[in-house]
Amino acid sequence: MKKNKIKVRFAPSPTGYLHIGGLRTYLYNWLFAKKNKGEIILRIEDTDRQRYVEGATESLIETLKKIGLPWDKGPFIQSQKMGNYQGLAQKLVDDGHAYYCFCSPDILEKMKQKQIADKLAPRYDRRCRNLNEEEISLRLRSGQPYVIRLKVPNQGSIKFRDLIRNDVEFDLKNIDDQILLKSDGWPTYHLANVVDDHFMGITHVIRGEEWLSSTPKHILIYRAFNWSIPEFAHLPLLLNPDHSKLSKRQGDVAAEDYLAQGYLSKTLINFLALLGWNPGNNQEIFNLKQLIKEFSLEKIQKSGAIFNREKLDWLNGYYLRQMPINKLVKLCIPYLNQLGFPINRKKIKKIIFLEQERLKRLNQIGDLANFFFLDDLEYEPGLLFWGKTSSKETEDNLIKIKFLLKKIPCFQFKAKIILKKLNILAKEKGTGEIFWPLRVCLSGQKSSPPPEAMAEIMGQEKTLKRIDLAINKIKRARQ
RNA sequence: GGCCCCGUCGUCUAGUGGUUAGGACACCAGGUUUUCAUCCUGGUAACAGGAGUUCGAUUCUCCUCGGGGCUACCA
Repeated sequence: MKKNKIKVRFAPSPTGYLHIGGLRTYLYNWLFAKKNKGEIILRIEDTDRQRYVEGATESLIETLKKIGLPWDKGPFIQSQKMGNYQGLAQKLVDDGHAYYCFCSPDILEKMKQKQIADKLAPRYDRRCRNLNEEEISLRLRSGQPYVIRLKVPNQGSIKFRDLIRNDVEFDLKNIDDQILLKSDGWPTYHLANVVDDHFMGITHVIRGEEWLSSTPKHILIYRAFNWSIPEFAHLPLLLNPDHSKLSKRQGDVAAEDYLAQGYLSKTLINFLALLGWNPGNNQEIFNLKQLIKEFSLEKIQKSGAIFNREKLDWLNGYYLRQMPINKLVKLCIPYLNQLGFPINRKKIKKIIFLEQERLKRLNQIGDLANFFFLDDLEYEPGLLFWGKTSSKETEDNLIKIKFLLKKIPCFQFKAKIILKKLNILAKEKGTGEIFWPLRVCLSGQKSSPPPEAMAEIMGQEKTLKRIDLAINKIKRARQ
């Protein structure tokens, strides 16, 4: 028996950005396709014309491209008349699987409110299901707006096998007569999705768990058309720290925001892959090739996963530390540019080399390294005192340091030599007493790269100037 | 409310009818270091609860509880 080629799709609707959970769904689809030498299709589901957002489709595609997992076909855009949704809906009516419904949104809303008040499950009462031919054609001719609804059987159940959850069963008596075609002539998700999946030959529908309860409706539609039913795999949801569905209100959900903050796409891929899936061993760091090799739907988790920012930061920091310095410099420069700092490539490279081990996100580079570029530093004079060292002693030490550094010939003002000189002084005065105040007066921060390294990059003149500044600060504070 | 899904450290998770219940992030401590960071070592920390099956359940079954999703002419 020849096995059909596996085909999956990612079918987001354009809301204005690529949801990070959507990105994970895409990743899992992508990995599954690659693992099985199949094909992944990108399809944009934009049948909701009321919510249409200008440019959303483009930005979605743009972000997906930046992530760097290329799809094989598409993007196909539903609004660009892909399927003959109206014709197919009509066919369903003709075959007795669907029917015209003339109930206005107003009537529907009242129905719902009454049901809720009566503590009943809100559901369409199917009053249009048994309209006779005559009445239907009369209403149609008079131009009354209508929708087409799926005729859900009154009894029985739908049972299907989910690749992640195994057998799932729904009683048909709990399923509403789903609208397939809206009164504006556009299909709902349910119709468009099934139709497109069928005509594209999708073999595996891998999507978020929020679709699990509409799957019976979809199966009913496949059956009504007498189409073969694809495999389903419903992914666990991504959650906020408070366990609710990951939402915009609680932090970033837009993939492009993560990219803009300086998370690498390899970080995002690695991190998202492990959020709901794992290879069954202790490996945490994965490149794409390894992910493709290891991935399987069976190892996907059933329960939702909280999106853990700390671990994401750690992973990104890890990748940043692994990165060749020239590449890191290239990535950091736009962030430095943004702050208006002058770009001297050679100097920048030295700075970034020093800060590499501290960097967790590219957009932190400004905060970490701004003292190299600023003219004046703001800090409390008290920060200059090491341990219990007094103000006077600190001042004396700084004067000694200055004297020492001043004597170094300009061309020898290198970290190695500076360190050697400082160590002589440190032996006499104590390491903390020497290195600490120098660090503070150069960086203005309590944590920073080693002072001698900073001094080399800043140059002798600026270094001496900053020491002077610190001495003055101490004096002023004492008065 | 109804239907469906889920339930191992704070978080992401591994795991088995008998384990000292493992790893990672975070946290704490120690080491390296002039600070921070990196790196190394160690530590705190979990099987939601109750029945049943069993010689033995974290593991299998049921119930309870808890969390989540769906319940739109949104996807």
